[in-house]
Amino acid sequence: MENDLTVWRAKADITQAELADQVGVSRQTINAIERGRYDPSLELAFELARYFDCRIEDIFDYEPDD
Amino acid sequence: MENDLTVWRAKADITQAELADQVGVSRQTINAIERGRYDPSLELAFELARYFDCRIEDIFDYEPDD
DNA sequence: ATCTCGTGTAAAGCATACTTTCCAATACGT
DNA sequence: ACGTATTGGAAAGTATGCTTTACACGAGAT
Repeated sequence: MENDLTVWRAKADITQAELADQVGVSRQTINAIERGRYDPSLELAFELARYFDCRIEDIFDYEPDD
Repeated sequence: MENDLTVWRAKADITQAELADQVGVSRQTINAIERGRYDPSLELAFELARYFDCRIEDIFDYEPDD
C-alpha cells in the first residue's frame, strides 16, 4: 500500500507532530506511515481523510497483487 | 465504527464463507466484522470495497466522538 | 559554538486484527 | 430422523498497529 501522506501534509504546511496531534496518534505513528513501515488502521485512515477533507482513496493507494 | 457489510453481502447473495474467500480472509473474520467485534484493517477494507465495487465509505461509517 | 526544530529510528510493551480448530444452534431438504 | 448449509462464537496463538521513552542527525537562527 502506497500513500501520499507526506504530500498532503506538505500542502497543509504542518509538521508530523502537529498532524499526529490533530488525528489523535503519536508522532512516530505518522512518521511510520509516511515512511511505509506499516499501514494505518481503518479508523486512523478515516481520521486522516477527515483532516485533509478528502477520501481515503485520495491518500492511500491499494494495489492488490493477485 | 458501523458497517453495512451484511447488507452488501445480502445484495450480492453470497455467504460469509464465499466473501471471505473472495477477499482473502477467514470466514470468522467476516463474521466478526459484520457483528461489530472489530474493524477490518485498511487493506481488508480496500478489498471489500473492491469486491463490491464501491467506496470504503459506502460500507463503513466512521463517526468521530470528539 | 550552541540552541531549537523537524525528522528518522530503536526497544519494550499493550491493543487490536486475524488465524486455526472446534462446537452449538437454526433452518432446510430428503 | 438424518444430513447439509449457514451463522455465531470460544480459545489460543501469531501478526500488526500504536504508545512511550529515548537518542541521533541535519538545518537554520542566534
